[in-house]
Amino acid sequence: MHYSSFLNYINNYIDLTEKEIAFLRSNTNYKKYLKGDYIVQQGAVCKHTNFIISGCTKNFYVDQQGQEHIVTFAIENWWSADLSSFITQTPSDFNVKCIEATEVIQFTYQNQDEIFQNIPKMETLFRKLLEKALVSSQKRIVNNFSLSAKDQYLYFKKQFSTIEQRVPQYMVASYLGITKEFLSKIKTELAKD
Amino acid sequence: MHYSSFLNYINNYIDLTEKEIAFLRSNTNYKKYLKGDYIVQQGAVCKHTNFIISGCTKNFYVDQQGQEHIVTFAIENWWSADLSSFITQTPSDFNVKCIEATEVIQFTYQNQDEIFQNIPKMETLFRKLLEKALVSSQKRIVNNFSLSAKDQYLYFKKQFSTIEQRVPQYMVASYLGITKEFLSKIKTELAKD
DNA sequence: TGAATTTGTTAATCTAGTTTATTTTTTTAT
DNA sequence: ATAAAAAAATAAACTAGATTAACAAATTCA
Repeated sequence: MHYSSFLNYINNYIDLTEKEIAFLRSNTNYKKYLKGDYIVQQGAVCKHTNFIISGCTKNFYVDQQGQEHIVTFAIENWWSADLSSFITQTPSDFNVKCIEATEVIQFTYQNQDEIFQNIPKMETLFRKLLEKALVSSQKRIVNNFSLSAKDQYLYFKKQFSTIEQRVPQYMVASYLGITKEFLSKIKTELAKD
Repeated sequence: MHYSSFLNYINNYIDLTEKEIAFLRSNTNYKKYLKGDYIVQQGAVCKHTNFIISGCTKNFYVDQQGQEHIVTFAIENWWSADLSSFITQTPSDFNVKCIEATEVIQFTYQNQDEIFQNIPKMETLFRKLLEKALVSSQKRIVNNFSLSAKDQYLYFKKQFSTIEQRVPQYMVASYLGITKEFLSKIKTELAKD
């Protein structure tokens, strides 16, 4: 039952045989985290890539001044990991923490290797996911350059309205790279119109 | 002869048979651009992914105020394309322009499909390249948030000293997301130490 | 070789967003 | 229900970086 949303998701992109599904199951596992749990901690190796069945995570970085910078959020049907640490299997610069209780299907680097070797369609799927992720990451860089903080907030709201409703405002500010005070100011300004 | 650096590059990651090399050749082609030529133009579909044999390109975006924002540079042994337009085969929001005369090995979306189907190792290679590209794109977002303009410049210098020496300073400023005047100020400050 | 164009510098003024500090509101746990 | 903790709002002082404008150097090319 845990696997249904995971398999549904994959089914949107590729067709798997019963045998392939069984193989996928045997090379992944289900895990439940509580609110506040760390899935990855700065300084530790990111052991798993996680597909979120339910819940919400933030991927963030604590700088030398002790300030938290949120790089990405992830919710149901998204992937969550510290890619850099996962692909190199070296200590991570980032944390992945559960903002809500979160259920995931997860696999290790070895699992991933096995999966890609036995089900090449899965590697194609991941290649395409990575393409999309890179495009949206570049889009974010561009927005950072050419949009005012207000317009970046509006863009975020439009694109991730579900997330905005689920996470505290100061985390949205952190994601946007502005202070919570300034986001508050932007919101009161916007409310006037 | 045009192909040697391209094949060398690929050889660093995977082993190809003679047959596979022949297949790769027949599904790619060599092209030479002059300084100032556009490889991709905003509003047109990005037809090719390009491997740079020699030269230097910039991938940039012109915003509504007419200001140019450089997203990436690319030099020898790097890939250059507008990924977003290439993978969707829809009009591009970006330009790719040659800063120097530039020689490339290029392939179309169809070519890529054929290559991945016939040489799965190539898809693995690209999956790994995309992983790395995504990591450095995320790193750039983090730097943007947590580093001052001065420190971002120093990071760029350290990471891409070859590029810094080859492109005009105002393009470095555009890449960093600051004005050329401010970069000039940063440089005179740094020169004092 | 020298005029035109491109690139880089300097300095004054301005502004988007930060910092710091205080207060109010909302959420959580008992 | 209520005390404690977390989140959000407000506002004044401040700063990193933008804008504007004028000038200086360096390239390009006839």
